[in-house]
Amino acid sequence: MKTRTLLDGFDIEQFQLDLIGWFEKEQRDLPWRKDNDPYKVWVSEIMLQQTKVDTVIPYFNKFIEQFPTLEALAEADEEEVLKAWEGLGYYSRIRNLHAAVKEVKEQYGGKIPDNREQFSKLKGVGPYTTGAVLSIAYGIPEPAVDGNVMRVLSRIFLVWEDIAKTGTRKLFEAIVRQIISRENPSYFNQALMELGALICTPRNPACLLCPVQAHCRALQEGVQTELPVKTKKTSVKQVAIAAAVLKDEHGKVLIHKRDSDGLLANLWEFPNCEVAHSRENPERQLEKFLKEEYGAIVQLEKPFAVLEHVFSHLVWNITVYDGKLVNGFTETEQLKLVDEREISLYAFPASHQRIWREYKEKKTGG
DNA sequence: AACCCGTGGGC
DNA sequence: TGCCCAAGGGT
Repeated sequence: MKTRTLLDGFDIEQFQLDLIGWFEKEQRDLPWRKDNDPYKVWVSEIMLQQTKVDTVIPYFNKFIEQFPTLEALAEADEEEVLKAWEGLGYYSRIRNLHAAVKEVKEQYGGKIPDNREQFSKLKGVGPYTTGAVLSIAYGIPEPAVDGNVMRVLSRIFLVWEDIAKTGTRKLFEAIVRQIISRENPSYFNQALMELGALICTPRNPACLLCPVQAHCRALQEGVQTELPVKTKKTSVKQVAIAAAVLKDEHGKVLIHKRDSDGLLANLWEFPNCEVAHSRENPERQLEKFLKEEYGAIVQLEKPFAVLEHVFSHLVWNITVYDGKLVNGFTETEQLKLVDEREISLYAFPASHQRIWREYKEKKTGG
């Protein structure tokens, strides 16, 4: 007896022709598509993780201008590299990429590995990035399954598995291994993603414009808007933060470098702490924190801003105080007094860029 | 396997 | 406004 499979009745060759033909005609003109330099492909793939194309474009152009080659990035210092990533988010991406690029320079003579075994061992390189770089830069038929590909294929093959679950990706990789073009795996993978971005969108997919509509089982069944199945996450934790812009008698500003692990690792910030919902004033709690943690005696004034900053997994409710640095403290690599002009030299997360913007507006605005 | 890790835009 | 979304990886 024969087992029914997902691919029964599926015309693989025609699908490849329709998909790649559409991509050749309709693909967007993107800066990382000007050549297939493995370094540039790699950088673009890291930047594009969980990040929209429109957001990435200016970062990519500036990054490549600043670090045109793998060697240039490998030799750059950490602060400079982190500054280039400022505002992009998921900062472990750049820390891992920098480490990985150094590894390639030292262990592989600067040549990015062209096989799964070696390339996927590099820091920050997972199953998706491995397939993307190997197929796009080297023409190797490896699956590159991202959110787009899972959405597109779940509709084409009527897959009802929950794509929010970690293990589901493997199912789609198995499908791609069976249908990927051996002649042009680069365009095949890119076309699946491009289709997901332009036509087979999460809501209101443009099925009438779709180059592979004849192959789509979800469209045939009229259930394209019910796929993919994706369970939603629970609501995020709220955290109260008290922060301060502190100046000494010379008008210099106190900034602090965050820990090398965890949230916003290695980025600079204005001194702050989480405040508990206790009877003690937030000001008191912040003063105590600054004294105990930094040895800084401060005079806090009224808060000049209250900001909400939403992360993917938590929310900061930040009360920002104006303040004077009354007593000395020990300046270290992690704790610095800097001139206002020098603030722009340090990499701050978006939340603290907002704090500084509010502060400047308040000062210049009156 | 579930959770941590950013940000900005669309509806 | 609140929620969802985006070319994921590490632990």
